[in-house]
Amino acid sequence: MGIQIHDTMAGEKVEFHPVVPGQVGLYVCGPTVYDHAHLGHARCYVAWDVVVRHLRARELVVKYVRNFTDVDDKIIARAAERGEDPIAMAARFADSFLEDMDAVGCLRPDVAPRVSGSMPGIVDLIGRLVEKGFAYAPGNGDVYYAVRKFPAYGRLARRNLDDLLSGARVDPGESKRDPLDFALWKGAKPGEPAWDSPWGKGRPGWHIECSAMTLEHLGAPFDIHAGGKDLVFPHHSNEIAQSAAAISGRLAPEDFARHWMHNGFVEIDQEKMSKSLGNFFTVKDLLRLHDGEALRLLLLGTHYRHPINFSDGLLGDAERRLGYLYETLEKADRIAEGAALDPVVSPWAEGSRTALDDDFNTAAVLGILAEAFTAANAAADRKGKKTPTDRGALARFALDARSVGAELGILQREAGEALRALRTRAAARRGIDPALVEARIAERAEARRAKDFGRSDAVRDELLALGVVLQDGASGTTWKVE
RNA sequence: GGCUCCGUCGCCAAGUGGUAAGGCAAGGGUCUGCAAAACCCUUAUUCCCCGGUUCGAAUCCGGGCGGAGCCUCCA
Repeated sequence: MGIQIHDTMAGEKVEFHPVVPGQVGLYVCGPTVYDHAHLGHARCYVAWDVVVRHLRARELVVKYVRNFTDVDDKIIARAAERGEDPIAMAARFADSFLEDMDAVGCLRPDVAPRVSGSMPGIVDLIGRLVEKGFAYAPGNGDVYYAVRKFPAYGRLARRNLDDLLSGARVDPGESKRDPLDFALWKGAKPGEPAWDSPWGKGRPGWHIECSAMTLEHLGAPFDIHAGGKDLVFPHHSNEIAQSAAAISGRLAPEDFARHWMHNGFVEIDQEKMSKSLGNFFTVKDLLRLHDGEALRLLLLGTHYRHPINFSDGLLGDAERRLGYLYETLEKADRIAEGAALDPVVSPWAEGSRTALDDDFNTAAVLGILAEAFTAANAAADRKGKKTPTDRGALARFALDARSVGAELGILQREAGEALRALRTRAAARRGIDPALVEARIAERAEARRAKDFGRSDAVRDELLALGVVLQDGASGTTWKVE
């Protein structure tokens, strides 16, 4: 059984076979950068990041393209409010976005084209569509795509033109022949960024950019086009219509992209989280209080196509869980140091990869990891001296855990360092002063030496009231924030 | 109204025809000066409801009920 992916076009899981054996072209619709990234972005791009990581782990050479939409109505509007240059503002939010995605452990794409830098391809593509009769310029500076010329229009979203007609509307000032037609090029309005074109100065419509950028960076057909569920219609549907019309004599959607994948939403109180509803968390806000890897762990706990109902408590749980994982790794590393590695790859690591083969089932992998970690702790805590075999097995565990973790984008930090970072953050969150804790621990150590357990327990209780939990171990007392 | 999707233990969540993973929480235990951590044990004869198909269904089909999304910008 090879890699199975859920293809929105097929409506089911299909076996994945790249167009060119051994190579994968992946295009992910990137953000429109008019504000900081929110949790929904993190969810989405973490999901596709796992896809990239796993395909690469399966020895496929992946070319990962993810655009920035930096020319858009919302950007122009927001920049006007702030009295900023729209492209410059977009560039700033793009940087902010990359910073956030780095923080949740996402690999950078191989190519990250921007609309503002892709104008020649966009204009050229529109020109081809006009030439072939799929697009028309009514003379007001706009260019529209004629959806009725494309027989497969709406197939991805399982919509037909008549279903769509009821909800369609035409803005005043547009000169569409059909209400469902959409703009490929918008004639410039005063004060807006504009580029030259055969139809006059203007800027691209929303959908054409992605078509142009995929064709420029991946060619056609390419393997996987991915994005949020909300893009199925109209964005991806329109992309298919444009692209296939431009490149495919038979107007076949599959001549553009072979597979379409879509991630589910983050919800707050069972409702879609979105900028327009105003119920969103920015990644930056969340990361001020919580570890980026913890957020990633939380996101990986739900299959990428399912909705995640987010709450702050869940993120706290994930952070504690991350602490457990790193504590286990630290323990295993300590015991296994210098041991001869058990040469056999753990069955559970193989099982994890198989689970990822099945439409990237990260939640199942976390279940598998949980059992492996429990077993590792049991082995590490077992009484008696560790044999070389025991230690080699723990070395194996740690290696495989990091290797599976690499496909999920977690557990790549040095364990002790990660634990210190988690503790520092948790202490800051609770307003705990580490120096004070250390001082109290020293006092308590003295009391314990004197067998003054009354005083010792008083310190424990005092710190516990602050949220500090003490752990007495063979090599002294350590502390953590509960 | 049309089109998608979802409903699994108190909470989170896999599983989509072969007899319910995992995490959190809870209870009991081992360990500990006491704890904490870790580990062990316990906790869904049952998967929203009602029919049907099948030797067999949480998984397939039909009908309800409940929730979400898209059809307008959105990851």
